[in-house]
Amino acid sequence: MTNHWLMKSELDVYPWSQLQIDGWTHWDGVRNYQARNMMRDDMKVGDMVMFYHSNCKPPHVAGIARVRREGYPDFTSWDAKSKYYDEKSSPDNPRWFMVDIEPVLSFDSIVDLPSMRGEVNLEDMPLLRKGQRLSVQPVPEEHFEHILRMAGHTMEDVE
DNA sequence: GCCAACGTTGGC
DNA sequence: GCCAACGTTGGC
Repeated sequence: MTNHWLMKSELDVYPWSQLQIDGWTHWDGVRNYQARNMMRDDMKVGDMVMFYHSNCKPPHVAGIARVRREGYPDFTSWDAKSKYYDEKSSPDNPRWFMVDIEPVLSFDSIVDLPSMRGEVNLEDMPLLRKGQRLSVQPVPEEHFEHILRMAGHTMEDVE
C-alpha cells in the first residue's frame, strides 16, 4: 500500500532542480516531532512525495519524488558543525530522523498555491489550512491524483 | 516587511 | 501542569 506525502523545501535552500542534479538526497534538518514521527514510522520505500517549494512567489508543487530509503537517524543532529545540531541527539540515542528521496517526475507546468486554493476538490487539504506549517504531511490519494492532473499528468506517469 | 499561527522553553 | 515569552514558519 503506497502512501502519499508532501514535503516542503524553501526554493533558495534546496530546490527541485538540485534534487534532479543530485539524483537523490537525504531529507535532513527536520526538527519538528510530528514530521519526525511520520518519517520515522510511516513513510515507506516507494511512497510518493509531492515536492513543494515554499517561501517563493507563488509557492508551488514542482514535481514528484519517491521514498528510496525509510526512516533512519538524521546524522546532522549530532554533528556539532551542522546548523541542525542538537546536543540532545546522539548516535546511541538519536532524536531526529530522515528519509531519502529521489525524483520521479518533473511537472510540465508547476501547480501553484493560488490554483490549488481555487479547487473545490482540494478544499480540505491540510496544506491549504491557515496556519499549518508542517514541513512533512500526508496527502490523501485523491488529492494527490487531482494535483497530478492539474500539472497535466496522470498516475501512470509516476508508476 | 508584516503578522498570524503554532511549537518550544522555562519560571513558578 | 500552567502559561507567558519567545522563536519560527511561511503566506501575503
